[in-house]
Amino acid sequence: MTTRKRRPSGEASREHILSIALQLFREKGFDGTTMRDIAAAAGLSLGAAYYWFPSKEAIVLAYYARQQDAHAEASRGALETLPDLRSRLGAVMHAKIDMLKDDRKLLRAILRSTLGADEPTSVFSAETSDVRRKAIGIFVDAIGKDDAIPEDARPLLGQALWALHLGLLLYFVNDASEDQVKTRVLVDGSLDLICKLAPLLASPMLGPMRAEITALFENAGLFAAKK
Amino acid sequence: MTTRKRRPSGEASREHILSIALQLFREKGFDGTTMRDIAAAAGLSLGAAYYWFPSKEAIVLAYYARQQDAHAEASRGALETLPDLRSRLGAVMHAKIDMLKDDRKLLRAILRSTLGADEPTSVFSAETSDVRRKAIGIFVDAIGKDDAIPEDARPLLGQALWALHLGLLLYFVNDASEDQVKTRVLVDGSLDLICKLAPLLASPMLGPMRAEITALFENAGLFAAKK
DNA sequence: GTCTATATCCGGATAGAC
DNA sequence: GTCTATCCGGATATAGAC
Repeated sequence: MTTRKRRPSGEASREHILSIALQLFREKGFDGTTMRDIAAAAGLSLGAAYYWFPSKEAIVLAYYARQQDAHAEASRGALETLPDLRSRLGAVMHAKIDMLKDDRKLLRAILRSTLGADEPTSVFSAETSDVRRKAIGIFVDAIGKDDAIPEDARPLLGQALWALHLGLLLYFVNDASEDQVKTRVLVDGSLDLICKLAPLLASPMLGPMRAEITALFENAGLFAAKK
Repeated sequence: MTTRKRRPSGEASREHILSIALQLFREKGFDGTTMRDIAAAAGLSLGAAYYWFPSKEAIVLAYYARQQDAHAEASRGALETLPDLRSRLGAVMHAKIDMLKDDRKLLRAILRSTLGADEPTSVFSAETSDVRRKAIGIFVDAIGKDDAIPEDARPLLGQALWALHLGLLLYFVNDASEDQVKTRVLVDGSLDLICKLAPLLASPMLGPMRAEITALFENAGLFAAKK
């Protein structure tokens, strides 16, 4: 509302660079794309690219945020309408895979820096805590008010599902099968198992074991923000 | 024993470079150590270092092989003498963690390239298949002839334990607790759970689920050599 | 505040001379 | 086998145009 006019520049450049960069990443991979490539393809100088993104990694962080919002959007309908836990979880998982299916090469390249908590682009880093919190939230929402899941177990199960989803994505990006069918089978199989096991853990026979599992996770502070 | 004399050159340079490089990696991390640093500290030129190791990554591969052999050696005694499954598994896991406890910074840096199957240094790559096969073998040996584990389930359980051990190492390298106590607790807790659950899966109540799990893993070809 | 142009540093990797 | 010279690309710095 201040001096914002028809000037072509501004935040628009940032979006433009991001789009071009992601496109190049998809075509040539992360390492195969240079900042000089990105700047040239966007019709800007190298300096301008660095003006908007302090590093190549920063572009990846922006990509995370964009995908996370897209996933939340894509899941919203399913979360509101689907009546049972199993179908909600399936919808959420498959929505994510659908969304990422053309980005497997890029994701493999990014994988190089996704697991050390001190790497900014790590799924465990402080820089990605916001995205991580939102991602876990989708799974907690998917559990919803399901009767089979005890209320105090829901946050933990949400985090466990998020962890499972990371493992499935790892399989997915390396999946050489046609259209990654194997990943789809693995997703459905894992979810079936979980939805059968979850109520069992509430049964008297396995009750003590549930306490043991809970204690184990909580002692380890697993998936809790580390910083 | 052949023509190995006072000549400084030959295969000895390779071992020398490897030792120096690992020492620098431990002190300054992987990225913090340049090939020029390594060459200089080894008293050689940059070109000579590249003559023995085609890349910085290649040094990491040599490190894997060395650690794998050390772990097998450290586990041998326990595997031969300990009478029960639980203590053998504990010995193997803790031996590995003991071995790596001064390399956490290095391992975090290496983590950047450990999960994409097309990265040479990935735990799933063709280049590391030999190390991987040996590592899984240690767990299969640890299961041994335990009566509670059905014979046809042993190879699968061996692979599952290897996968668990990867997850535990991931936790370990990011573990900020004093002397990584949390990792130790997590190791013991996981193994306790597994040793309690394993026989349950053979019970009539959960029998069908065991078939489901087996089918799931085999369909996915999980942990099978991909290439 | 947005951008160009250019020069420079740094480190992984390669080529070719000896 | 070992060296020096060189390339390449990420990243920084600077000076200035609008």
